[in-house]
Amino acid sequence: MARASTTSDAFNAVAEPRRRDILVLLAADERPVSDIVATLNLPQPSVSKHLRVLLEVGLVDVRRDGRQMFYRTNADAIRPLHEWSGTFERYWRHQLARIKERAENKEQPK
Amino acid sequence: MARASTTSDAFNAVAEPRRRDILVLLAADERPVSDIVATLNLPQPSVSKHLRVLLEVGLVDVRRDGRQMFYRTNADAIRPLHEWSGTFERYWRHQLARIKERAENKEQPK
DNA sequence: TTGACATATTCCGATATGGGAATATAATTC
DNA sequence: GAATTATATTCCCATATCGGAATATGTCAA
Repeated sequence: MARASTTSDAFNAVAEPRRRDILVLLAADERPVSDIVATLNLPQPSVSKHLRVLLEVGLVDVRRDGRQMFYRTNADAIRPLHEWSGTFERYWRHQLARIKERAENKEQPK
Repeated sequence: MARASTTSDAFNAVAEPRRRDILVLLAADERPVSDIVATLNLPQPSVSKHLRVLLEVGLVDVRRDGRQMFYRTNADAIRPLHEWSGTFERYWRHQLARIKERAENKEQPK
C-alpha cells in the first residue's frame, strides 16, 4: 500500500519541513508566491507544489489578484494537530514532576 | 529525493494513523506487544515495525521482562508537535472572533 | 534439548514522494 | 497581438514506504 498520501491529512501534509515553514510564514498575513519563494529561498515550482498540497488539505486559502496568487494559512486546520498532541500534556507533566522531584532529592539528600 | 524518512522526525513518525493509535494506547501505561496487537487488531509484525519507528524517534521507551517487551509512550517527545501547532493558536482565535462577530451581526442586522 | 511462546526481521511489490528541469497557463502591459 | 511577469503543471528518477507472508531471534519451561 505504501505511505498515506501527503494530501490525506493535516498530519501528513505537515510532515514536510518546508511546508511547515510556509505555514509559519503565511500565518500572519497573506502573501504572493513570489514572496514565499524569495523569503524561503526555494525554487518557485517547488513552492507551488507545496502550496497545492497545503491547499488540498485546507491548510491554506488562496485569493487571486491580477496575476498574483495570495496564499494564507488557515490556522483552524491546524487545530486537530494541536488537540491531538494536547491529549498527552498530562503525561509529560507527570514526567516533568518526577524529574523535578528526583532533582530536588539529589540536591538535598536525606 | 523522495519523502523524508518516517524516522527523521516526530512529525513524520506521527503522520501514520496506526502509530498515533499506538501512542494513545501506550500513553497511560506500558503494555506488551501482544496487548497492542489484541487491542488494535493489527498483525503482530506490523505492530513491531511501527514500534521500531516510534522507538527510533524516541516516541516510545521499552523495557524487557522475560520474553515480553513493554512499550510506553514518551510523551515528552510529542511536545515539539504541540508547541509548533500552538504557535498558530492566536490565529485561529482571531478567525473564531471574526466568525462570531459576523454571526452576531447577522442575527441582528442594522 | 526440545518445544512453545513473544517479538523482531526480511523479502516482496505497488505506490507516492520531492527535487530538478522544462514547459504550460494566465494575466498584464506595450 | 507580442512580450513580460507570476504561477502552475508535467516528466523523470531515486528513494522509502506499508502491507503481507514467511522466517528468524530470543526467552522460558519441561
